[in-house]
Amino acid sequence: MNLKELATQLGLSPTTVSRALNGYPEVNEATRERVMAAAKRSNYRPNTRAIRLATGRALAVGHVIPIATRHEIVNPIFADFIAGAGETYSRNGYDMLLSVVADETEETTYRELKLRGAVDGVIVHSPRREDPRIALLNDIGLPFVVHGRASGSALPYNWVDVNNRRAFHRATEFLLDLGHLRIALINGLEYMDFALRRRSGYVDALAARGIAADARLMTSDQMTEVAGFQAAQAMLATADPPTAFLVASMISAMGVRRAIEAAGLVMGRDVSVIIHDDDLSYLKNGDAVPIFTATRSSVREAGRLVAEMLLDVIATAPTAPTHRLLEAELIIGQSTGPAPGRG
Amino acid sequence: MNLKELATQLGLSPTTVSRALNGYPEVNEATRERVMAAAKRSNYRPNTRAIRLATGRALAVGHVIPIATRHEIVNPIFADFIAGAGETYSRNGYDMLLSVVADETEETTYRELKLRGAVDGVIVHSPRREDPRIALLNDIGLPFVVHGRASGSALPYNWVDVNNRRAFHRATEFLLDLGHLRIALINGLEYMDFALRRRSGYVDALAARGIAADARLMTSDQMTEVAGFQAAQAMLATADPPTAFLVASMISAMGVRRAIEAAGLVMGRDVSVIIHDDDLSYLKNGDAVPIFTATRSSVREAGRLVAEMLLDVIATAPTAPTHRLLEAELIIGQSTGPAPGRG
DNA sequence: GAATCATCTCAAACCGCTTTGGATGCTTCA
DNA sequence: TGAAGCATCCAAAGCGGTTTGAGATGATTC
Repeated sequence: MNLKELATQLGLSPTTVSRALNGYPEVNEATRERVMAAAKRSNYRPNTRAIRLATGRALAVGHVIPIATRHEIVNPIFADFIAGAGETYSRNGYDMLLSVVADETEETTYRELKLRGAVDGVIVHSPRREDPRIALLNDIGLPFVVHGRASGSALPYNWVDVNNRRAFHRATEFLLDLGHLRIALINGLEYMDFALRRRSGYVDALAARGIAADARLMTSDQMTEVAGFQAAQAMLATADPPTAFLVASMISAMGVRRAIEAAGLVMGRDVSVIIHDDDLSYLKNGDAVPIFTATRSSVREAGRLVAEMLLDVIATAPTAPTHRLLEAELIIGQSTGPAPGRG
Repeated sequence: MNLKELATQLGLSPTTVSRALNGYPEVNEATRERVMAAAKRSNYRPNTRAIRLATGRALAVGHVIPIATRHEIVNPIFADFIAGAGETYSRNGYDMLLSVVADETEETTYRELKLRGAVDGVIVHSPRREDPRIALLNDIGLPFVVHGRASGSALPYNWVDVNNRRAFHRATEFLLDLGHLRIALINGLEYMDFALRRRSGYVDALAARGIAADARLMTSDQMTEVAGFQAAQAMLATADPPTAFLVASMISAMGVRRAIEAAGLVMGRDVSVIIHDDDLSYLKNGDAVPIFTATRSSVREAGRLVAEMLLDVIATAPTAPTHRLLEAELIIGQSTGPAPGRG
């Protein structure tokens, strides 16, 4: 069932039927209702391919997911982020196009998406410091919103980000208030922008209390259970071990907890831990009482917001860039307590 | 730059240029090379929208991700599965279309995808027993491949699945061989087909040694850390606690481990644990020596295979359905040991 | 009663590609 | 020598919508 059939069946021209269905004013209300009814009755759905060609719009948004070829890790927050964004697209009649590509072919992927006219805009994931994608997308003229920020970028751009700096600043202060003096940072990879900001929040909070950051208490690695375990184990084995850990993710923290327990210590009593909790649906931080004290910000909600911003950018093509800074909440769980000897 | 421009620029008709680029035989080799060169020079990419309309093919595959409205959990294996499938699509010039929908609107989503002509086929995720989607997709004539199986389905269908039954049968036998008699099953939700098969493997292996399954040692729930913790904690608190756990996922198992340690026991010594390991990129089961003894099967590889099968089905429209059964390997880690008192 | 106008509808062009059904010129073979 | 065959190329008709520009109709105004 296509427009033409529907039109002849109604004794109308395709033009009128099209206009009736798309809410144009120059069609009689009675006619419109007749058309609407017939469309519903015969279960008519306009062919997306035809609409796209005719209007020149893709009615689709691209998410390019680069997979680092060195360490083939998909970001664990990805599923929830996509779920959030997907809701927004569904509600607005947009399709979500996913491209999973090796990171060295990422640039050509964006260019092709544009040349082929496959999408109206894209979401930029996991921005790095001075991320080259910002200049690239500006250059090829593809609307985009960044999930996160890219410090040092010369050009303005749209973004939605968590205030990672403040979150880790607050978390560090919280540990300092509990009397911890040797606080370790188990950070994500520090070419990632969010990791840089978190470190700066941590370092600054220490500095504000006159404590110099100790390089031996800072690691930066993939946010996996194993990496968290190894980093924490190594630190706990030193002569002057940390009494608290600031950990970049729930998954890393599971490794940290394993190391703490392997060392015969008790988390929350001997060693405190604060994590950043992305509020992943499949990895909740406990229920009534959180397992980990955490800075929390829902990545799914971020997905929704990023998608909404992009659709808005596509629709209105604003000249000035839009920003949205989300604050993480600090929630108290069972993994923190006073520094040993201060109880 | 479109076909017509390129054609006039070359002094050829659009027909010839199209044929030259698409490898049709009725064009002079010299002409073809000239066209190819010009296309590359002017960075020509055919407009996907136009190709789609002209050929009637969507050149896209749909993944419909239902989000259960009761418990809004995205499947943690999803990211890796998508990554695997995405690689296949990229290699073959297909787009991947993701629809995140509330599960009660799943049926209409499939219907719309078909009516709108948005995809050439779909992947069915997380099949349940007698999954209605199989009849539905047959009915609306949308090619599909199921990741998993749907026991009790009257109709034949294409699938790629892990031999869950055998995996859990072997794992149970392995624990029995170690002298464990009270083996608990922390299963996924048992309206999911994979969970049913796992339980049947477990129950049958026990029965083969003359052990009747004990309902108090079997739970079926969402595969989250918290659910794993609660289930294990409750069982360990009984008068006749299990000495071993068979756990459906890495994430559940982290909760089980937490419960074991909270009970003052040591995993691998006092209590054994075997998990099913989907080999998620962001949640590796240790490195050289696995943390958990596990039945392992890469879900990313499964994603690749499912996607390949679907593209094949789309291309060749075979009459008989295709199947692919993957065997999980049993890998020995640090979480299993002889039953206490049998050391 | 003619001119004006608003309202409703339609024919046809267009989006950018594929594909059918020739057309053309050249070679081959009886 | 003429018909058949072959290698190349092209014009034009789709694909299924949207959109422009114009026509028909009936009501309103003067």
